[in-house]
Amino acid sequence: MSGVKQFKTGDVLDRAMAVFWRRGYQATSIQDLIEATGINRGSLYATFGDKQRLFLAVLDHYMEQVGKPMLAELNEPNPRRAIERLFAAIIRRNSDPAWPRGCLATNTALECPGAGDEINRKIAANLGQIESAIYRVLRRAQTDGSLEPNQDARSLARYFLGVAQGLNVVNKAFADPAILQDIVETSMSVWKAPQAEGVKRTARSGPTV
Amino acid sequence: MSGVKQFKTGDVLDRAMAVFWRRGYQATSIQDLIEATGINRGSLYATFGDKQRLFLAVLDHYMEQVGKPMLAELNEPNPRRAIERLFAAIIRRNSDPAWPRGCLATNTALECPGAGDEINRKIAANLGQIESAIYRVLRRAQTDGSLEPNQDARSLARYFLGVAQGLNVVNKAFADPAILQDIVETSMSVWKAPQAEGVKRTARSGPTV
DNA sequence: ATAATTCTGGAACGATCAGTCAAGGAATCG
DNA sequence: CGATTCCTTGACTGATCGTTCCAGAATTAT
Repeated sequence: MSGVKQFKTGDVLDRAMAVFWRRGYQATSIQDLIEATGINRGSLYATFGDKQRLFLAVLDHYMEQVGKPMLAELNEPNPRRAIERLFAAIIRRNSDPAWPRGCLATNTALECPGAGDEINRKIAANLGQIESAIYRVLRRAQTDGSLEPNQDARSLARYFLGVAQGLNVVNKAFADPAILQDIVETSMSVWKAPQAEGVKRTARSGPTV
Repeated sequence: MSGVKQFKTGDVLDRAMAVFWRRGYQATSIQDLIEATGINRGSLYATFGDKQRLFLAVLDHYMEQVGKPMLAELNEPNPRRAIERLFAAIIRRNSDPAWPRGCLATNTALECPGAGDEINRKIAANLGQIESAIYRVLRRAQTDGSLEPNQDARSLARYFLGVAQGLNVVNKAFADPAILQDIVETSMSVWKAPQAEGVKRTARSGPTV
């Protein structure tokens, strides 16, 4: 049977992603991928090239299918809630039994140079994009007056990026969403709203509550 | 040549640790270990058992040689400075060209189940010990009055653990101590000292500067 | 219908994997 | 000095690794 492709590239990438995600780059064999995707050895090589090329394609697929929707949480108009929603999405994903725990990119980043330079470059670029996306939200927060302008937005963006990565690590050891929630809530307390002197939100001052 | 052992176990563990650390568990072959340690295949198996057993021994060695000195930084009397010194030690080691970047335990934790249950259990236990050590420092801080007693010490300990792990991840992608320093400084701002009402430190109040 | 095209399936490649084992040599003990 | 004990050595095993390749079948174009 042949003459026309028997599979959709997206489906194959979906399944290959699941395998790489669950077992890691090194530990995943071509045989694993063949069995998981259902396509043949020859087709796999003809379509994607060697293992590293396939993995690069999987990484792109991951960032598109998994990373992009998470970053989309940052579109939430309220900047602080945007960050919170990003964290919530990370926790949700880490707790979703339908997918492996942790982040494929984070896992790969720590899997040492074994993966190859091109892979590590792509992952570093991805982390950079996340930091930039967070940074833009923070700047927005500073201009709209919900974040203290004196706080260094770049440092803060790096910090939130670090916390997000830490979540992925901690979750690998302790598969407990409550722990992640603790970490997130604590981490958000670095967020300082401007002094309430020229505050615009409510005319009345005095103790809230 | 033989009859008596030709090598010191500690030396072998040192070198095996370096290889595992640099390349990861899966990517390290027995052949790599033989070449790095200088001892023979048979001796290696006779002394340490199989690859997983050897790695478990390496992990113990790592926690003793690397982890313990870092946790010792927490003995600093001033609790807040104790945490800061732990972070400083992490940054220092991540920037020391003499050793691979990142943390062997963290790397392994993310290398997926490929390593085996016993390994993952040991790493989870290690993370738990770190959290506990941090927790004790925070409790000490609350009793000596340098940390707001209302802050949940357990959550805070988990948080600092998460930040520490995040450092190891971020450093893999961006080998820049300044970035890690940014993250640490920002993360410390969650530390809230008690209200200065019944303050004991200085009798005089008024603006410090 | 015939030719050209394209994908599939599986055999096969050399290399490398983790792990085993028997032979041999040096130190120790009597 | 002889027997014993222990370690070292390197060849070896079967399995699996990533990768290549080709014959065959099904589709498309002519």
